[in-house]
Amino acid sequence: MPKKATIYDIAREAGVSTATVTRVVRGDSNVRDATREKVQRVIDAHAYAPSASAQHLEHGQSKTLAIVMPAVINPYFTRIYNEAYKEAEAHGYFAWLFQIQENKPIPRELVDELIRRRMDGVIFAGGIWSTERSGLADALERLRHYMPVAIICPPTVKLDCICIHSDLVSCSRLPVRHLHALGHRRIAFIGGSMQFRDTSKRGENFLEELRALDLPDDPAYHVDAGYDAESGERAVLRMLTGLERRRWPTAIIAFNDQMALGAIKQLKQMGLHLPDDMAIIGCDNQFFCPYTDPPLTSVDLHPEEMTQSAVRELLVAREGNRTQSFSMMREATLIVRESCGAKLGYRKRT
Amino acid sequence: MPKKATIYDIAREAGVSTATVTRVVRGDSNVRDATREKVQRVIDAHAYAPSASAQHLEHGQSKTLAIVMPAVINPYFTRIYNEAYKEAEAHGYFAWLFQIQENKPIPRELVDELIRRRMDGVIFAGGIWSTERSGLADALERLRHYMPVAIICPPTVKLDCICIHSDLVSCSRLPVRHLHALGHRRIAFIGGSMQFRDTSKRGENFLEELRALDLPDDPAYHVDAGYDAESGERAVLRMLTGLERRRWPTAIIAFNDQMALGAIKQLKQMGLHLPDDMAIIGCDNQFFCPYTDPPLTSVDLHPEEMTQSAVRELLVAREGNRTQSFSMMREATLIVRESCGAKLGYRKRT
DNA sequence: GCACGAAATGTTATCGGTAACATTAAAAAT
DNA sequence: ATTTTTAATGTTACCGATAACATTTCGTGC
Repeated sequence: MPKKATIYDIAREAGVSTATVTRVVRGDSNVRDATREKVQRVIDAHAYAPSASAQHLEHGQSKTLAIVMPAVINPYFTRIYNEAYKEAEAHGYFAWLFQIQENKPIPRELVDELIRRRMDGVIFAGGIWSTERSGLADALERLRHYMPVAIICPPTVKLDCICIHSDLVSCSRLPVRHLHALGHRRIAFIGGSMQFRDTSKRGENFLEELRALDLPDDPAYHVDAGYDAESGERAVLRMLTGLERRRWPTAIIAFNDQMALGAIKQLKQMGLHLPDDMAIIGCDNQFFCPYTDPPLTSVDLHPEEMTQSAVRELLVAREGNRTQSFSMMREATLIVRESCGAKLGYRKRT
Repeated sequence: MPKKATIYDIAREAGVSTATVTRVVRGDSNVRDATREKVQRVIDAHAYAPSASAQHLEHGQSKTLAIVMPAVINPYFTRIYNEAYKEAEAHGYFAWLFQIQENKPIPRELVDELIRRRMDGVIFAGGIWSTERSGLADALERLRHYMPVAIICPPTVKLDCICIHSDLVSCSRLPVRHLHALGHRRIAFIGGSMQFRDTSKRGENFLEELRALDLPDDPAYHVDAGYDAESGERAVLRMLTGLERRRWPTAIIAFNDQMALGAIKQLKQMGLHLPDDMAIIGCDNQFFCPYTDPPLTSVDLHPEEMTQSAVRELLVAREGNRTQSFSMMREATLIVRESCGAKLGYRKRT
């Protein structure tokens, strides 16, 4: 690597002071045209741009927001990241993605790194954050000394920061009511691991909705599982092989679309015809939903909107000194496709 | 926000000099236990960690690698990013993702931002980089003054930097030969937009492979399209409606798995039975491939391995002053699933 | 009790850039 | 031509952290 040019190099080579170089870089008007051109030529020759670190030191702003999430391999998180990046950019900030392991506590080293880099704000996203095990509260306590924090996740523990979450009630109510209206009575749920509060919360909400409609809340209709497609396969296999055929559910609600993907595969493998023999609803409305066979009905949590709010509130908290915590909830939406037979008309089921 | 504690604040509050604080932070042994504890208490109380920007200024290293890619919404790029993040971390660096628009030139502002932030290296990934229109050569010329650059993309223009790419020949040869061996003779290709060199290169390679096997290279079997699932749908519709039924291909190779997803949907909609009436092969071996119906045979380009090499070579270039350019090619692999009927045995087709 | 070496701690220049302030050069007014 | 005003440019302290170097404190031996 060649020696990286600094403002001193540019100043020396152009025969001016560093102040003049700064003026040229920032487009200050009080510079003679001849001088400006002379300096600009040297700048161009070295592709010089002022060091962000030095500016940070001077101004106390890194102009950077951190997004902390489980690996972006999951399309739900991809959507959050994309929106955060766009929204940050719109406000003159850059978004920096930090990945953590799902179901593991937030590493202390990561928190320190965020402080070291003097982020202007952090967004934590993901279902697991609400658990005590994640250590989110501790992380928050440390980060609070240096930057505002927003979390996009269900509110199981009351935390003193910007809290944005989707409405878990509508998230369960929408698919259950939809299936009920189509005549389904035995509705099952294959969900994320129960050891985590928020996901079990989804399970609880689901049960409540069933009871509200006087539908059977048989524990056999609720299988605990992971989060990926393979978990969906396994969950379906486990549930159906554990039940006499006449007690099989007529509809399955999956924790997310990946699981639905696996469920669909497994159901077909067992010789069922979809959606006639079994209806399915996923969650997250991922890009592949229109392309499953049958196309997958899914709940959209509107991660983009939540993220947009998170970024904005973070910046508000930075500027003004908002001390009181902020909370916002976004209703979910059901995107109806063919996987429940909705478009094929109503059919009475027992 | 409370005032962010600096090393001076810690030093004052602990009643020591900044040098001692640094020693405690870095675990230097020449500190009395009593002093260490006293300082550590103050550090803990403020969650203090030394500013990375100040350290950067002092040491001249940002310990950061930039990954520049089209929006990470595409799973292929997700895989690259994930691997870059992991590999960078393993070397004590952090990876920072910067997104750009597909098919648009690299924004000048982005290049300047990378220079401003004094990245220790940049990786450009994506099919489009090889085109003259992307302005990659210009960006490279500017970045070169401050950091080493690696590109993960097909080599259409010879660039003086670390170049890593998948073997486009095997990428076309594998699916064509596989289909040929299964008895297919009329093989079609639905591909990314021809205006970009590298993707058209895929098309050219495809034609060469057909000719090498004495198969018809009818232009009607080659439809230009976008990159997403919807493009796949449209491409299939356009191709088949433009051909008499008896001239329909018996197999389709798609530019990527998303397109294959769309193609499958469209083919089913047209009443075809897969894989009997039409075989399909995608590219990228994305997570949903095992879950399409039928499960999708796909070409894996091994983006993880390429990324790993990119990160490593970047760091080598940083340490030693490697001046000559580096080039590496990775063979592709065909992941056989049911979408060509491969597992259903050989069937003669005319 | 003093000298000496080692251990502990402090002082300061530096990294790259900025902005307030100081100075010089040029243009305008007398 | 000289003063006044304004425009152009330079000087310098500072941001936070570090490391080389300087200094102080301590423990040990005599």
